[in-house]
Amino acid sequence: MENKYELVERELKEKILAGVYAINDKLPTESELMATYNVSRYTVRRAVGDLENEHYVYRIQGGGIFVDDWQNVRQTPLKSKVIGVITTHIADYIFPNIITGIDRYISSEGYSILISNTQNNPEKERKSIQKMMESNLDGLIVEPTQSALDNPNKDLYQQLQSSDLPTLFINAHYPDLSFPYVEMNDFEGGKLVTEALFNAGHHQILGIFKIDDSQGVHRMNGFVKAYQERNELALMSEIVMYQSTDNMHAIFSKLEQILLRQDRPSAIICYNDQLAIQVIDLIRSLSLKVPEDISVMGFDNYQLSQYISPKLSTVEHPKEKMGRDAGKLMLKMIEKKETPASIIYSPELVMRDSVKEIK
Amino acid sequence: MENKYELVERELKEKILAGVYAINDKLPTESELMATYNVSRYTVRRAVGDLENEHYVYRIQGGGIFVDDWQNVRQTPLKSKVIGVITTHIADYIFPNIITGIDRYISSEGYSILISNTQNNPEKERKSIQKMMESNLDGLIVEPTQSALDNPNKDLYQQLQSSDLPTLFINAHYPDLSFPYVEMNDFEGGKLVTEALFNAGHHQILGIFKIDDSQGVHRMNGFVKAYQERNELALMSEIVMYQSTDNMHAIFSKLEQILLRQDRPSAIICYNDQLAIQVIDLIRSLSLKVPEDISVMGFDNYQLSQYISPKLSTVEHPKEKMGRDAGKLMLKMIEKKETPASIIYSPELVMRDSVKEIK
DNA sequence: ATAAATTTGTGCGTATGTATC
DNA sequence: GGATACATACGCACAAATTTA
Repeated sequence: MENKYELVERELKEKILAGVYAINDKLPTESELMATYNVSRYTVRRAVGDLENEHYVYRIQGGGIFVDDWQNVRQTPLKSKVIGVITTHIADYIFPNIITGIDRYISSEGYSILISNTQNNPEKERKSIQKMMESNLDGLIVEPTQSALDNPNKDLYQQLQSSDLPTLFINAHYPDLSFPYVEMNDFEGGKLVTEALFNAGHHQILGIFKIDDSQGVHRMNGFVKAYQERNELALMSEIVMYQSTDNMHAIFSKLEQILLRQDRPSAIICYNDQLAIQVIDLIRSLSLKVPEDISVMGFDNYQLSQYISPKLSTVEHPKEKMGRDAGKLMLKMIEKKETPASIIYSPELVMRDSVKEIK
Repeated sequence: MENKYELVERELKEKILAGVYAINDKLPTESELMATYNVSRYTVRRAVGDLENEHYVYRIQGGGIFVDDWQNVRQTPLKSKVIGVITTHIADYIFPNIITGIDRYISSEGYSILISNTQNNPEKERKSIQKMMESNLDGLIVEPTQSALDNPNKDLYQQLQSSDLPTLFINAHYPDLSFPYVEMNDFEGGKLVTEALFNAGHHQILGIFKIDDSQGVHRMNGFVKAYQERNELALMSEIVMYQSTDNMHAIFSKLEQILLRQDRPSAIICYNDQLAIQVIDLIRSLSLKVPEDISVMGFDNYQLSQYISPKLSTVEHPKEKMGRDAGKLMLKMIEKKETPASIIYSPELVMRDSVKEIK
């Protein structure tokens, strides 16, 4: 059976929730409530005291009982205005720029970033997702880990999908999940770079691609596609594939063998600028020159790329803009509760000094 | 004046906190408490009821009053295993490395980072601190904004000091706050760089220092100190000071005037590597050469510094290690509830190619 | 196993203190 | 200053759950 104070409490709460009493409205005095419900002062005070603890009302001595800002107060512990961001790395390569972009947009709207990185390790990704799911977030932005492989955390992502936590992907996405995403058109990028080298007179090109993330796979597919469209050259292409877990030494020694061949390729397309910088170092160590002996291209227009010598030719990656756009989409998802369309950037060449024209 | 129920409440709470009553121990009955404190049943029930709301005790009808598992229960909703990090920038310069260092240590202990940047703007710093204070953090790591100026957010920092949120500073600290900190010995750094240039035969040195953060001021003071110890050279020193809010154009045109003088300095010490890189660009644009015409040194051993040409001579900044150490101290503060000693790193020179020996 | 005693929960009436209007 | 309204505090009665005899 419902106690008397529970009855009074329930009735008052219902009136507040229904809007009979708006925020900061004055409720009846204790004496009036005693009369209305025909209960003692103790009962009224007990009921109102409970409501006060639950932040439905506040009391002012000598003033009265008033409706608290229960909509906000109650939601503060839930809606923390925090957006989770899971990336493979925090500080390496182009990730700081992306994170800055996200921060720049969402912080102007009062949101903050809860950050976690996976170091491209699916187990750490799992922990990161679990942590994020427990963290009362308003939204979650994920750069997928090893996006080209079968992801062992799909169960968690599916949980996310059926929850109402707005989630979106950047840089890549898992194809069998339906979250919106913001990414480069890496297939076109791979094609564009290859065609640029064709146009510079290169026919024998080596592509080195990381194939455990989908960016690498798409870039490689673009490379292949470009050769397919120039069928007469196809035999001259060459591909080295690797995964993040591979020992880079092995890859470089394989590469070394290729570079020391008589019929070595005249150009190398690298999975990204970070790799390209290492490859240029390797080429130098073999007493070969870039671009005189071998041309090199990368992807992502990493900040360092314009400081090394020769300045690296590459493909633009919007980085900070991508972050801002992801932030924008995220706030749309949070505030308008709509599922926005994904954004895909078209690639643009950034030609500098690492490619030689040959005839 | 303390009310009766407050007195009873306080005494009971103190006994619980002191361990007089352990978890699940039975407290005296209401009747016994009435006798002990010579108060009415209402007063006892009020006091115990409050303690129940605060999760210090639980009551079983007919059974008695028992000590709740207040250590865990109180902390579970609070302890989110999140550490707030406020920096001036997220992705620029050496900050990604510091943040990575923090993350690397604390994430292995299951903590995450809630990040917020101030862009060196005290108003944004204020918002960041407020956001952090509302965010149920376990700890807070702050890189102070404009640490050499009078900070308008001192009230908030004082609130933090009197709260029990573990807080520590990195890179610099506000001198009148007693939080522990992790930072470089920038005074010694400034002295070291200046003396290194003395040793390379440079007597006429220009120092360019940002003076709204304490790092810049300390580096400048070290520069001054080195000249003081070589009194005969003091007249040949020259200093340009600026603040983050200053227009860099104005500073560079001032610098240009100095560089075009007949008796221009033979070396420039720059507030940090970022500035040094810009200064080298400026020197080049005046058709002067580094280090042949002018030697340049910076601070912080920014990653880019070894890629530009000439490779920049600078002072080591532990960056990632600083982050890891800050994380370590923070977890000590959180878990052992002790206030650890601050860490101050001694400076070390990183000599590369931007300084010429002259005789 | 049952009854009695104990202990907390609910509820009322009253008195006094203190802040607000 | 006076009226009003919430805050503190005491005493009492009975209900409900637990413990103990």
